[in-house]
Amino acid sequence: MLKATAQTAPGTTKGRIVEAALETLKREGFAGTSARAIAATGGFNQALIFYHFGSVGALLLAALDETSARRLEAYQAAVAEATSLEELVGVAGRIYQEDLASGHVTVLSEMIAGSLAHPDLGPEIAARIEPWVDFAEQVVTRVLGETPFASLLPSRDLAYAIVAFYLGLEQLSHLNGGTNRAAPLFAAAAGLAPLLGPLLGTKQ
Amino acid sequence: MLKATAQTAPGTTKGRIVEAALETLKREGFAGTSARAIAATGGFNQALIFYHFGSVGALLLAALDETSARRLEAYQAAVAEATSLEELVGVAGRIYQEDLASGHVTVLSEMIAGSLAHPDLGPEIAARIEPWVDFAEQVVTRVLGETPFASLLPSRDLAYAIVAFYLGLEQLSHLNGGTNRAAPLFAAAAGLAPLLGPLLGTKQ
Amino acid sequence: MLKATAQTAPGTTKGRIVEAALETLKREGFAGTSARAIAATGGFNQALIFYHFGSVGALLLAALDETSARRLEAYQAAVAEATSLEELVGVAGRIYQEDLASGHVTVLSEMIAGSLAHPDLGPEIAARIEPWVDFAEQVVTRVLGETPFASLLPSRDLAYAIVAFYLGLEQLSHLNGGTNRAAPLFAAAAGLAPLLGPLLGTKQ
Amino acid sequence: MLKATAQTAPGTTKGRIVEAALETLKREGFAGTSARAIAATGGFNQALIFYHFGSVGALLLAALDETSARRLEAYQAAVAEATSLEELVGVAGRIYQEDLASGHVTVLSEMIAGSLAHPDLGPEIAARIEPWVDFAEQVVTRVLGETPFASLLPSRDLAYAIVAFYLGLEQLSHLNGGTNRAAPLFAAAAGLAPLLGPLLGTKQ
DNA sequence: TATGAATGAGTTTTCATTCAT
DNA sequence: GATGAATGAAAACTCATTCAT
Repeated sequence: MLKATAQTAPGTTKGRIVEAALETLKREGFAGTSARAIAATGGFNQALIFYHFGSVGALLLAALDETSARRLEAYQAAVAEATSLEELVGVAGRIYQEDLASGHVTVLSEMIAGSLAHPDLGPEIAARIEPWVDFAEQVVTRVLGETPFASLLPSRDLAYAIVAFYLGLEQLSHLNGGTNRAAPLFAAAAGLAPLLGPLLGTKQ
Repeated sequence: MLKATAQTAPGTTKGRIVEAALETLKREGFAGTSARAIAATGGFNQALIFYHFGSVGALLLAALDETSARRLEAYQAAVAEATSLEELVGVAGRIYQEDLASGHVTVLSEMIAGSLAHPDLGPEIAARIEPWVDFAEQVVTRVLGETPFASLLPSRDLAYAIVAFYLGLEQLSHLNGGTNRAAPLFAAAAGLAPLLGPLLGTKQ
Repeated sequence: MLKATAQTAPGTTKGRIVEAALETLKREGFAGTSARAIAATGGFNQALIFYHFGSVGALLLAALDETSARRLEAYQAAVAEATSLEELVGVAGRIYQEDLASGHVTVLSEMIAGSLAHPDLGPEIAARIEPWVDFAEQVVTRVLGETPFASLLPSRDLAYAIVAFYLGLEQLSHLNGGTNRAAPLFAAAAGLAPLLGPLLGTKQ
Repeated sequence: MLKATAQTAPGTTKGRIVEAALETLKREGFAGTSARAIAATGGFNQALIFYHFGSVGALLLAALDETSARRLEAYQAAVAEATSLEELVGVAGRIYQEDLASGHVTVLSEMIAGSLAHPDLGPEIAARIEPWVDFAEQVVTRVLGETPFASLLPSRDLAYAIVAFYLGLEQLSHLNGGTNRAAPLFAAAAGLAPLLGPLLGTKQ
């Protein structure tokens, strides 16, 4: 089982700083998340960031840890109940909406983009994405594990593709402001699932 | 027909500036692409950027125009020859590798991420992505247009999903350094296509 | 007799702090000796400095007291045995090497330099240098006291010159890294002494 | 002949910045010479320092170049006329007072002290002191060159000692505020010179 | 005694942009 | 067209110091 523990105790100062960092990342993006901006969001002194985390980069990683842990937990709980492909697609759609609202994927996506300018963040972020691919792989294996399809598209590759798809969806979602262009997609996929399932040979 | 004209004549000063902006975006990312960094890359005076483009943001949009136009042209040419689903997947994979090497998707992805911090860029970038969805839709329509599948998943939605997938793949590719985790994906898809085609009812 | 008592009992917390301050001054210089740096060197909490000494400046003065007391003691012991000018020069050279190694003159020199930026330190440091001029004067008086030379160059002035020379040698020594450019100087002086002694009319 | 050219044209902006840096170094010392302090002294924008010199450290080195060039010129002119040992000591005393007033040695001494905290400055400063040792050596050679004394104390070593002595005198001078404790020293030396000259066998 | 947390003012340096030439 | 100089604001981070516990 995947471990998904919140890294930073809420209520503590560190917790408040992490929360402010997350909020700022979602609202202002990586390039707008300066120490000053985070401190303004959280209503505390800039120097506290360096006292507690040493650098802005380290804080951002802690924030990524936090949101990752929270979302992974939610995903695991939600997916646990889905058995058929149909249910799974429904859950995926619902959870994606939650993600969008919570801003989790935004944080992830912004930090990936920012890692180009701050190369030392790269490997750290990569390590924090791996659990997501692991998770997706588990689900994929559970649903498609024994079908003939599995031998054609390795579950690890499919998992990677799913994570990529989520990331991309999120990036596009920002551009279209309020309009939710992903919703009809999930709806269509939900309609497709009952047809696809038998084709792939999943259990009903 | 999609319009895809290069915005900036190569060889001119504006052309050199756009080229330097593209190169800097690919190498340093959005957060690292300052006027100074661009000027250093291209070996010209910072002030030239403002003289010719008015602001850094405007230059970045011009750079996005440029790379978009170039890549769209390449895509159109490559896809024109592909008729079967199988060929199409092969082309897609080949072109994705080209994209990765050329850095086009990087530029796009970095600018989307940066648009959170610079909200005025948002709509401009959105407008520049629309042609890509249009293009994907055309291809999708051509291949799946008359199949029963088309009524289940609207081509516009599928096109949107494809663009999202490309974006997400690109983001992930940066994190894994040299390792090309997308290649096996396209390979598997290529293997799948001959089986999927008949199922969907595409023409051979 | 010159008073030279160690100000801070070793082993106590105050002693540990003073030790850390000395070490930091030698390694990082005045500009690098912050409360944080001292605490890091000694492995204790920054706030302890203010609890025990009130301010960084006061700690630095205590550190100067400490090293001064120690070195003065060593000088007095070493010089006590030297009677002829020749022996004296030999002792001076040996002790200078010790000083260099112990870092005492570094501490003194750095604090004098720092006193420009922190004017309140000035008089305090001046008072702590006076014993050194006193000491040099005693030695000078003992060796040259009854010679005709003494009436031409007052012993106080000569003592002042000697201290200045030591300070200056130390400053230069830092610049030339490992190379010990003072050693040949003392060697030459040692060769000169037997010739100079009779000229000055010192006792053999 | 030693080359001693002013590095920075006066009147230009670079010249004004260098001047402000020198003034700040003399008044506030190394630890007090921040970009902000220099800009305040000169009445210009902090950013100009980085535009013209790249870093505070580089500016300080340029300032050291400037004052070194100026003082070396003055020294060469003054010493050129002195032939006897007596005259030389008189000139040395007069010029030292000038140095003290001009603050040249202060700048040098502060930068040496500061080089402990900023190790990259060390070799640069060392290189800028070498001309002074060269100069002192020339003078020493000229006056003592053919005396038997020269074989006992190599002129290079003596030159090094003289530079050290100047540096040390300057450091001490700051501590005693207004009191000029070096003046009587030079006066006594001037009295000694006519007696020492013949002993050493210099030309009258 | 000792410490972790907190802060306001400071540090060096870079930002996008303007302007006179 | 092009450039070197200039600037106010902002970047990340450190400073000495205080305070509650």
